[in-house]
Amino acid sequence: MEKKIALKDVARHVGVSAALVSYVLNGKEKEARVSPEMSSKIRKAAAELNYQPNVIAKSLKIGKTNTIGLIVADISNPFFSSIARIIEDEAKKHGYIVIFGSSDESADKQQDLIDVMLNRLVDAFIIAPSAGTEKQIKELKKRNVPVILIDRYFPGMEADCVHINNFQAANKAVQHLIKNKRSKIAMLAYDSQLPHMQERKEGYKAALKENALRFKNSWLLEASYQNIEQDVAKKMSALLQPLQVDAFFFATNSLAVAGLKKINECGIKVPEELAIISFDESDAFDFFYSPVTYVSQSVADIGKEAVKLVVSRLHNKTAKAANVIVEAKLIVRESCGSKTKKKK
Amino acid sequence: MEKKIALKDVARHVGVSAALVSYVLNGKEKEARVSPEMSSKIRKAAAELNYQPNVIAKSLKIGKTNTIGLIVADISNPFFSSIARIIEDEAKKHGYIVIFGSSDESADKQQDLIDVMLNRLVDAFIIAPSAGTEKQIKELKKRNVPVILIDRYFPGMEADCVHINNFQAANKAVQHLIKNKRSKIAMLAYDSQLPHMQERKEGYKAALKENALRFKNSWLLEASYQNIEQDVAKKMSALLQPLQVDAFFFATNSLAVAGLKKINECGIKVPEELAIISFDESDAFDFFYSPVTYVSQSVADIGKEAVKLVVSRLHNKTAKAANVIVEAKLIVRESCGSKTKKKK
DNA sequence: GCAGTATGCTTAAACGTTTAAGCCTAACCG
DNA sequence: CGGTTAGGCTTAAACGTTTAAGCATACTGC
Repeated sequence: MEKKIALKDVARHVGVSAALVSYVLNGKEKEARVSPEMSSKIRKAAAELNYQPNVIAKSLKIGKTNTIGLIVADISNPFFSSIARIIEDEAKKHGYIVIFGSSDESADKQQDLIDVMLNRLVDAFIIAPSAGTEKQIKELKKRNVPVILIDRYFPGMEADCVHINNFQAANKAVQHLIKNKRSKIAMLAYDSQLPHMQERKEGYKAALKENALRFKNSWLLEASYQNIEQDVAKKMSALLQPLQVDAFFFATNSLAVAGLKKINECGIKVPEELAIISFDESDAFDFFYSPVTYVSQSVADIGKEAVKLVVSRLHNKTAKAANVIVEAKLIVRESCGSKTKKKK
Repeated sequence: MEKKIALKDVARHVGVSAALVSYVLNGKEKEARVSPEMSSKIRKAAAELNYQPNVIAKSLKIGKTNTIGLIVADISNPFFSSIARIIEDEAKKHGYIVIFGSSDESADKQQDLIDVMLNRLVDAFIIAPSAGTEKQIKELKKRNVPVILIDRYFPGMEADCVHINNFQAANKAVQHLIKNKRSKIAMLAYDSQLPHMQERKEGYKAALKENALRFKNSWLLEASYQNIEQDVAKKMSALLQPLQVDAFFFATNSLAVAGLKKINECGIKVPEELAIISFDESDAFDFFYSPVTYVSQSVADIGKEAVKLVVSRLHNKTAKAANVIVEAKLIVRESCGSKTKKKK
């Protein structure tokens, strides 16, 4: 029907060249020495004709798409979708739109996503990298495409990243359990080699050590990301039937959700028989009969800082790699048997 | 550093024209009568040089971007992020990538998102439309850009959509409460004029009528989407303090989450004092001390059907508008005081 | 031996922008 | 008054593809 209006259409309408219209509509009338009268004439015509620029053509010409590629493990995980929402809003403020992809913690899928997005000329990436993808990130940096790592990171790599201090946060969590008179503390983590996961484990071990509690290998459970539900159930039953520990530390919200289900099934009472503490947030934590104490990462901060870094990278290619540490807060509820009474 | 390899680079490398390379790499060697030897030579060269097509340039030429625009109320809502994940996977199978945006139930924001995405030449939209956006959808249809509505829809509008039968699902939910001996049934809905919400209310009213229960206006609460937490608390306290009803029907998961918090605060026992039933899913429902009975919409089905419709639209512009109804299942737990014992 | 058809490739325009370079006129200045 | 400068516009190439049209040459069949 109504053909799309192009630059030359409004140019013809006004009786000038397309170039002039381009200058005006891009606010370059000063540099291009366009007369004020012509400027307003062009603007009016553009408005009248409802001219909408073809962003694709512009992108081809200038080699930028004003698009950010966001790659996370799984967009349906509330932790990541919350971050995605923040990133969406912050990016929009700077004129960027975001395309997303879920890697399922697979290096291959992540590479595919990167390739697809690169071919679409995304201007920058925000990635929560899967294990074993250092080379992918390095390659991007070599090609000079800005990439910001979130949630995870690679020690020794010169890369922008925003994350919490995982060692310290995990340590604090376990210390909290110990302060609440727990001594037989198990941990459920992912069997991932990613540093953030390793550091959570190290934080756990260190807290035990600092309190002269022996670390038992069999109490550090490691579940695989694929069919987590079954794996968690299997691994946990060794410690729950019969109950051999008095506390459980979950390394992520999805592990906690799976773990709590198993705990419920076994009819174990929280916190009387078993104290619970977890990383991340979840609606489920609020509604567990004994509201779950957790280490909260501010998704708002992570998202905002990530976009801030992206934008500054995009405008200043040479800046040194930034390493933004966002704060992790311990949110104390009832699941550790703490004396703090339930308060609104 | 290493300049990006373009079509003409591999052409020069082989000693042929760029056109030939294009034909081969697009699998059009038959139509273009390219010799098998040349074909393989070109392919080999492309692989050697690691040629990556510039999708933007291609898009400009052919007027398609292989991109789907997804607009929902809020990507951080698990209901929508789950759908987003399905759509991502299904779209990828067909070579599409998805860009997303959150409308916050605002017609203006939705229009902005549509404009931005249109300027980027998305091939099609999947939209959970905000209230009052019929015109926006109609405009898209007039412009011949494929739109699939999900979750919500506009009666009388000739548009592809996939959703549940809201009237029937709501009716079934309330009937379930009545079967469980509840007679003073309140409902918490959004104050939205969107048909899907209206029909949930109608289903509620009809169920009351069919069972000779009088509908009380003051028992149908309507909260606003903005700062839902406070509004829900305010509206509900009228019915909870003191307790005037024996059952609550929540029209969405976010309403339920807010409502359950309020109910907990008031110290009301579920299901003894108050039965609970909700729409949608939530991790929270599993972990409420009395696991919540809910009407489950299959996000997998919604996502899959939506992409299926998109793809068929994209290949057959003239097909009649399809109206896909996905099934809603009542998942019975304990929050209605039903006799079914807790089972895995 | 020649029209007709296959075969194998090239040319060039087009998609809708951006932007450096150029062209013309008028104003300025010593 | 002639040379410079400023002002206001246009031209045209370029971004990296796709694809219709064209041009050789070689192979048919009669």
